Amino acid sequence: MPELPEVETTRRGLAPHVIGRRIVSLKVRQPALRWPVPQDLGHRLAGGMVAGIGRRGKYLLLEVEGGPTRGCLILHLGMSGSLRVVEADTPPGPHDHVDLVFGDGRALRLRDPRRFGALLWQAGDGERHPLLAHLGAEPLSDAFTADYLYQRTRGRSASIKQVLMDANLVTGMGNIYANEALFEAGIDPRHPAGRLAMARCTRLVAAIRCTLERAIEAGGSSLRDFVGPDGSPGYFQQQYAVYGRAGAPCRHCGRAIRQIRQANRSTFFCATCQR
DNA sequence: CCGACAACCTGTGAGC
DNA sequence: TGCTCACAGGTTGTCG
Repeated sequence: MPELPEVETTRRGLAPHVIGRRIVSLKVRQPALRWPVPQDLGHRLAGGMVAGIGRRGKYLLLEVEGGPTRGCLILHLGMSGSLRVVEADTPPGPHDHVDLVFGDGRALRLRDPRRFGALLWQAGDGERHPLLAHLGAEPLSDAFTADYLYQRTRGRSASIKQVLMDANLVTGMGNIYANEALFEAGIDPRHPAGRLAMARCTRLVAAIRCTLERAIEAGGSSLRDFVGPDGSPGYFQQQYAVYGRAGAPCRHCGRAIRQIRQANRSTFFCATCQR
């Protein structure tokens, strides 16, 4: 489920409930996530305190201080992960794999049916972790400019849609928002990335920003509380322009939205509005 | 360096 | 109702 807007909404929703909390223990019911949960993770965390919660791309970064090691608990939600704050004695559901138990009797609970998510540790600065070290620009930061996009796409023959989903170029764009941003920019998803003119890079960068910011805003206002015994945080139902709308009329021109496959992922676009 | 593709897992909905 | 199949919002690793 989670692309950048959902992860950012999760970060903001959790912040007031985890920052400043003392960590008592880590309960791992299922260590087999995308990578095994490190065996010694509980020892590293116990006694520490959550000093902050950040985000890099789709990774959540819990900064931990005051324990045995100063470092960062790295969380990725994969395709199906979600986080909630529950009373620590709330009985876990079938896919509630990990609890980070706090001193106040609550716990941060990770649910992830498909187990594509991850829970990792990096001593010191979390962004030094090998999985994060080579990530591309944050799309909402000043580093993500038309010039950056233009330079980094030169020589790439792959389609612009595939390249937008390359986290080492720009982080956080998943299948949904790659589709949506390309529609917003009026660019054909099949267009070779390396042949995008500068003017189109400018439009695309603006469209990406706008699409993501709107989604974060929608998430912030419609997301249910992160604190409670059951249910998932209920990711917001966006009003998508193209994603999942094959055959439905384009909201601009009224012609049918097309669906194709690119790199084994579904692509949705309007062949009239996107060139 | 680049790109195509398989792999990791479970749930769900369509079609028979 | 129950079976099988395709597909799902992510990312890495391998191979050519």
